Amino acid sequence: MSAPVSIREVAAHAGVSVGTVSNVLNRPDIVARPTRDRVQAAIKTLGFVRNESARQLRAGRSRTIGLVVLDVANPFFTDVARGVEDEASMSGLSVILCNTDEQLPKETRYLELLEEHRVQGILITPVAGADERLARLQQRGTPVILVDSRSPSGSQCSVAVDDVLGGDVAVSHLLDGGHERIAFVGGPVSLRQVADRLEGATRALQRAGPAADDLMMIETAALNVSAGQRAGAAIAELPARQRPTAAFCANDLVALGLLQEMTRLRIRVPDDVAIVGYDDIEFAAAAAVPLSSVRQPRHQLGRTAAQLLLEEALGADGHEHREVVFQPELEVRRSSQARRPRDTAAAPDAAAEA
Amino acid sequence: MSAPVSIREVAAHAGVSVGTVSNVLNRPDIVARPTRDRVQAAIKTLGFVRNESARQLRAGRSRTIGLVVLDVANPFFTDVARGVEDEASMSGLSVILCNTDEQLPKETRYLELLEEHRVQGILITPVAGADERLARLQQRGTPVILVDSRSPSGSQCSVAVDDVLGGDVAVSHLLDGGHERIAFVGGPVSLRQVADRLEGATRALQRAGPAADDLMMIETAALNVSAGQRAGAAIAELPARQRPTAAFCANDLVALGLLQEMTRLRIRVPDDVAIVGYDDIEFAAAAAVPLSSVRQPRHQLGRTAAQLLLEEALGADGHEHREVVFQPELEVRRSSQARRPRDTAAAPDAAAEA
DNA sequence: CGGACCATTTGACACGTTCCAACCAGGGAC
DNA sequence: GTCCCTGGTTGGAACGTGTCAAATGGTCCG
Repeated sequence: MSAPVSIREVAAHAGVSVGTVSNVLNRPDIVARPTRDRVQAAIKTLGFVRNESARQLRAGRSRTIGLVVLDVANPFFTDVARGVEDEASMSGLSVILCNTDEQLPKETRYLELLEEHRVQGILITPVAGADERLARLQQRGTPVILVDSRSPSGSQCSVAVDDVLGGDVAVSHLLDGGHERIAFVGGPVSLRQVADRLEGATRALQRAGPAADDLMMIETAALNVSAGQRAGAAIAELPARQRPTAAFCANDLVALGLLQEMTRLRIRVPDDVAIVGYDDIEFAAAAAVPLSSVRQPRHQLGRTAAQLLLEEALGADGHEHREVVFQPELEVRRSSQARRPRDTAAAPDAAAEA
Repeated sequence: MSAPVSIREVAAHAGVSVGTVSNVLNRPDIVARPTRDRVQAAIKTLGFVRNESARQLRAGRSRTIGLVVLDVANPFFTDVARGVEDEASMSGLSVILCNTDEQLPKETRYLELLEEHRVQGILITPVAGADERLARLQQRGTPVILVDSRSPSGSQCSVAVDDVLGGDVAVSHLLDGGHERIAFVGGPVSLRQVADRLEGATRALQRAGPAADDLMMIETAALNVSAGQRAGAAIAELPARQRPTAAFCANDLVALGLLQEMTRLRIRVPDDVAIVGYDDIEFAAAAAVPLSSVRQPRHQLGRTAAQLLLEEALGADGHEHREVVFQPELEVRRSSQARRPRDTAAAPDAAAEA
């Protein structure tokens, strides 16, 4: 309840000038030993705590960076956030984490807030792609780094993962496992991630040549569990002959929904239908049948984004915008294990009757 | 790249004094229409952005609150964070989210940081229970509210959920379902949450009277998926006669691990072993066998915590510390459905799902 | 016409810190 | 003795904003 104590009171208490106290705080080495001790004692007994606002005002910039994400509850972003934070704290910066819930108004409000805070820079996955506002922000002096999206004009740095490659890797793996009827489950394709993964999947299939069938497209309305369940029901309804033997899902939530429905309908995974997901969320490995999944280097993504930001914010004027692209990796688990040669034909029929 | 523009330049550009610009910003109603328009036009053309640091310095306190959690990736905390944020933004406050990873040094550093930022107050789930440091913080003028833990001395407000009741409800449900050999899976019991849930479980069993067996205790080293798997293996090794017919897990991760192991070993859930988890994380419903779970009002917890904080920070001096306790609710799903006397395999679609 | 009143606007100060030029004492070189 | 150097310390000027008493100018009343 006591009024906060300022540097001035500390100075008075230690019988010294404010400038000296400031020096003790910031460059302890240049102040004589006895004085330093006296000041530090005063700080302790008075319970002095620096006023960050005043420092920032003086310095012109705050010692924080803003991180704006679409959904804090999404494991992808929490891991990215961790990476950002690790890197930031190494430079003595702290992170303000902002959650937009994919709502443009919230995003706008947070951007204003961060600019008012004079943050060192902003890391953002924008709600609707790179934006006019971001360019203006940048122009007014706040560096902006795009996370998991790219600037069409190349006027910003960005970090992303190659989703096309991810789709390619996943489907190639299924082809290697001997699958020929492969479904792509996910949507809406208006999402860049979905479109890219689909493109990669198609590419892998085309490379395999005419031996493989076309990709069976099962578009969903969203990337969540219940969409996966519905897709599962749709697959189960198909006559056994047309049913895909493998499904590549645009993300793990969809894959888990699909897996759940398969389990419920007693369609065996991976024997009847193999499944590969995307994102490798924590629960992929914990699923009843551990889920194969394409893993993105999320932590690394965050670290690199923060590094780019520091480079741009602190570096000399000669800053070149860069677009860093990471490669995803496939984590193979039981849900897509290669089929055993025997009895692959008999089982699904039996299941279909049940 | 241009230097940030200050209120002074706006004033010059609009041919008016700084005080007037400030008034336009803060009390637009008291300034005459034409002047206001002129100033606003100047703000726009110059691209003026308020300097939050300067405002805070002047005001003495910042317009933010600190939220310190053990793990941002934990859905419990992300939901709490959402609640906090919803409530805070209604009062025009923003939230600084800090992640301690359960490490005391990180916690200490963040507390310092938040105090230096002169936040309105701090919401915290402390690493090691309520603390001397927190009391000092509070004494120096920064209100502290405990989240999901209680102050032994009653010197702080707190919000929590009744974990004893949660354990009681879960086990009562299993008893109602006709189970008699019930296991408690989780640990270490040194965690307050685990101890409380265990206590509730025991209480329910005792109330049921001598008809029920004792609780079978399976203590785990941690509350994660692999601990659950190991517990599952241990259960599977028991001779069928001693094997519990139901397991109440201290959290959902453990429950999912257990479920996974049961599936792998072809022990049927819920027919052979019923499972109830705790926390009702998103993936509980998405599990191969949808998981019954005790749900805590997490969002509400966050909102209430923020409300208490505002009450203490803004309210008059006469503030009484309060300890709010919420009641958890059991969400019943397939994993603990009452056993049918016969033919459990026949009607999978009878499973009710929300 | 003087005074009173109102609606606006102004100017100066305070907030807590950092930075920098200036100052001081003492010591060594000449 | 003067001069310069060096390690310490000081005082004061910013930084950008909010606040508030005082100034300004106009209108109305008597």
